[in-house]
Amino acid sequence: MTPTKPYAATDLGIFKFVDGKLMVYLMELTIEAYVGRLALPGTLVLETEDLESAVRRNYREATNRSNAYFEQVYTFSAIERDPSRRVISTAYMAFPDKDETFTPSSKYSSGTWHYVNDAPPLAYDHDQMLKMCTERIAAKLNYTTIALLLLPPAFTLTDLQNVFEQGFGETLDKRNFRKKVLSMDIVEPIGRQRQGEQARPAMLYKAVRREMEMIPLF
Amino acid sequence: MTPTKPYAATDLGIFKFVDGKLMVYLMELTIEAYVGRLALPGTLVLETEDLESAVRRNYREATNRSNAYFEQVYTFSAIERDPSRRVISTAYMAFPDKDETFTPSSKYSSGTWHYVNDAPPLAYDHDQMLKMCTERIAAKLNYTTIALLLLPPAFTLTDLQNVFEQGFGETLDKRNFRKKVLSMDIVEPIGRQRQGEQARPAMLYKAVRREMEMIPLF
DNA sequence: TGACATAGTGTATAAAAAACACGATATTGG
DNA sequence: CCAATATCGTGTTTTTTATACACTATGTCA
Repeated sequence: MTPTKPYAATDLGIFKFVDGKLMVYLMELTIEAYVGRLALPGTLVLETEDLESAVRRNYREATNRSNAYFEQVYTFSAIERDPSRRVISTAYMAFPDKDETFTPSSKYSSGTWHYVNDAPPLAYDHDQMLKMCTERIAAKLNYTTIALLLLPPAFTLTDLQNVFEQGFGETLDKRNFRKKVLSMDIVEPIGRQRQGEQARPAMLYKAVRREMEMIPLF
Repeated sequence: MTPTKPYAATDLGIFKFVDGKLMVYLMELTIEAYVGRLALPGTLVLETEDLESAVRRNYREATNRSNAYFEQVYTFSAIERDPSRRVISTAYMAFPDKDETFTPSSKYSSGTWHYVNDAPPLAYDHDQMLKMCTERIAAKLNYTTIALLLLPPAFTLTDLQNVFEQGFGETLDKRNFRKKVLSMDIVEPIGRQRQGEQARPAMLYKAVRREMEMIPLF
């Protein structure tokens, strides 16, 4: 009947959408029990930090970048989730605000982007965390502008349609999709076309407001 | 730069819908710093428990009941949220599965139902927690059957309409509302009428499945 | 038994979603 | 350089869904 004083931790799913598929940034672990295994970047919470501060620090350490959209997802507390000690970890997800290469700090041996659908099994309970994040993303496609955060600052309407088709697991009609999106004032053309494709280049768009808005889309 | 080992805690918003308004079950605190103040029932997490176990134990201790629908809402981690020590607390919400009177155990001096809209300021950061819960409830009205969990096992269609009208802050057309709800197979009449009203008694209904389903309602 | 309060019911109109196909414009390779 | 190829970009019709709207029924209470 004694209260526990667990370590408090956070783990972070960093996501982007590339080539019609969702990607997540994973770290290779160096600690003994899990050497070589992949995991979400995570860190213990310091005495001087609240969770969100720890998440932002973790993001900086893992990516050498500082700006992103962050959202708390779920707190995982299974007693044996870390075999070596009691840790309660709150999972967050992050969507980078620019499309830049990440250069993780020395704390991490390496970070690499993986397609969510063919990532190997992760360490700890991070498979559960990853699943929770992707379900949250899929749910939010329906009533927020989260899709715009998954894409780089300049994207085509086909890119955007791919996010929804992938998230919903079904194809959408191109004309109906564009009609709806363009009528909502959430994107605007930036007057340039995507270069280097193997066919007619598409017009590039940007998000009118690069934040998460509550707007029913589907 | 030292990791913190905070106490882990949970706080629980227990909700029901009565007389067209949302109610929450609040405890009167006896500890020195907050004597006489109201708060959500909460408890520290024990060494042998995960969060959900602690929440369920907390529910039993606060209400002397054991069954409810539980859902994790958000984890609160501000450094000074408990002035006496570092505590990170995960807020859950609960919807009792029956309409029974609560009889809190001796751990709590007393628990009482309050209309959310005229509850006094709560202890700790529980006002924030309460707000987060009510926002979550309002959001979930749109795409889940959460409304059915807020009502007792037998309810009238007018009761159900009141939940939505209150949650959305707007009135709905009675005929359109009933048309929609009845076409969705989420409620069925139980063949009895509500007694003791001051006008024509309404037919009582029950939820077809008393769980949270993902069905777009509005 | 009449006044009152809430229950319960259908149709017509408006809005939104879905179905549907082809010409335009770039790249690439022979 | 021109033909083949790949993706881009665009409107209208039909179907479905949502909205607007008012009166009769049935109980309670004085």
